[in-house]
Amino acid sequence: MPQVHEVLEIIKRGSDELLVEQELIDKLKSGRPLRVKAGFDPTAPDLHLGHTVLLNKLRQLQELGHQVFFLIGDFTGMIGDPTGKSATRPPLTKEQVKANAKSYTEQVFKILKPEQTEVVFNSSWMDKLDASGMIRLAATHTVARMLERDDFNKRYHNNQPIAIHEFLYPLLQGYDSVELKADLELGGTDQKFNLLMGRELQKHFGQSPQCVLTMPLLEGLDGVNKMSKSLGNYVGINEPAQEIFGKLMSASDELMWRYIELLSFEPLATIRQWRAEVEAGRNPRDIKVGFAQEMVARFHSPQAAKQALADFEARFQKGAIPDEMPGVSVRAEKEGLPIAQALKLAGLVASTSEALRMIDQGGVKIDGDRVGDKGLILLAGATVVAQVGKRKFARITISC
RNA sequence: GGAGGGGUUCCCGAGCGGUCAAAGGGAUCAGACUGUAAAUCUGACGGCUCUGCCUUCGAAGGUUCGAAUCCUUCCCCCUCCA
Repeated sequence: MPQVHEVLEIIKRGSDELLVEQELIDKLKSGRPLRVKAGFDPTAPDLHLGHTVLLNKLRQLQELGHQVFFLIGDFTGMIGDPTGKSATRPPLTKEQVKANAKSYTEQVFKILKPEQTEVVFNSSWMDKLDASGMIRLAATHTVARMLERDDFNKRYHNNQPIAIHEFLYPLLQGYDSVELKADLELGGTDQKFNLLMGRELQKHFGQSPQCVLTMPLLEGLDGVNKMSKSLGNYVGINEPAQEIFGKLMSASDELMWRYIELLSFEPLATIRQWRAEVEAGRNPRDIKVGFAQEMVARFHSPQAAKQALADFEARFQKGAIPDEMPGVSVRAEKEGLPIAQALKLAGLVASTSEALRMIDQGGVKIDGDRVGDKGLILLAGATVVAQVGKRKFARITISC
């Protein structure tokens, strides 16, 4: 059994902030498994590396013997966490929530241990909290207190609207902690206010307050915004090995360090050494390759990681054509099909206009030869390997 | 209830009767280069049966030879006063 201070170090690694450290120490000293809460939106989940920062931490806590409550906020989802822009979300049906939850757990158990994870829905207690219960909950806090929240504060001072129900969100999230009797809640740094609300409400309801552990938000591939599916700057954990590998290779050298810091399981000392090596002249590409392989191995397999690297080198360093590519059959009206049409029908470009542009720019190859003639006709009966840009391939068969 | 500001192509944002498929930036894509799907540079960036044609500037009408730009009605967003 590791010492409490060692455990604390593990818990704190990579985190942003732990509140209140002494309280957590006391809880840890009790020796019982702690009740660890983390809440998630009920929207259709497509987990990406950003989510895994938090999930990895939950996993670590499980390995330390603690119990994770994976809370799906199907009730609070009706409000939507106020982030300024987000409008009220359309309520999901029971079926949708159920389907999303299933999809969640399928993905989440790539990281979490099922036997130490309890999936819970906050509608199961929120539905019982009627209007009067809601008012009692709302009465526990003042408007001034709510306005302390950074997001609300900014909007208030910028004369931007804050709907009344948005004030309820932190209260409800906090109330979840009461229901779960949480010892510790995890969330992104942007969740700090809401997490602290849990503490206050627990105290109000006579419980010992939960500790709060915030994790940094992972930037997306653009290096600026936080990783999110809607911004399209994400690396999904369900993506093919090739994609995960390639996307990580496309991260800038600068961003790479951030990813390694938050996602790699390598010891901190190793990471520090890598940095020193790069500063001494080592190619950052090598580090990036190693990291990309670690990620592919984690979500696929070590073999897949090896394969992804081999494919990557073949394709981008030697310009080889991949072994596998989608085969498409397109229909020609007459004895042949203009190249632009064929590329569009094969799904390699969005429009014939785009196809013509690509040809202009020298981005189209047929059977390995660059196409210079926009009037090229592919004859019916032929099968050709078409390439658009570096990454899009298809084996096109012209039928009539 | 009163007064005012605004809705432009994926996003931000200029345009305010013709030279507008609409400046600029971001995102994206292509090419070059490279140590990488890094960085940098160059270019493209509504659609089509592509030297031309068609559709787009919240919606619908209207004025005009001609409208994103003017008028009318409607829808939506925001601010201030009460």
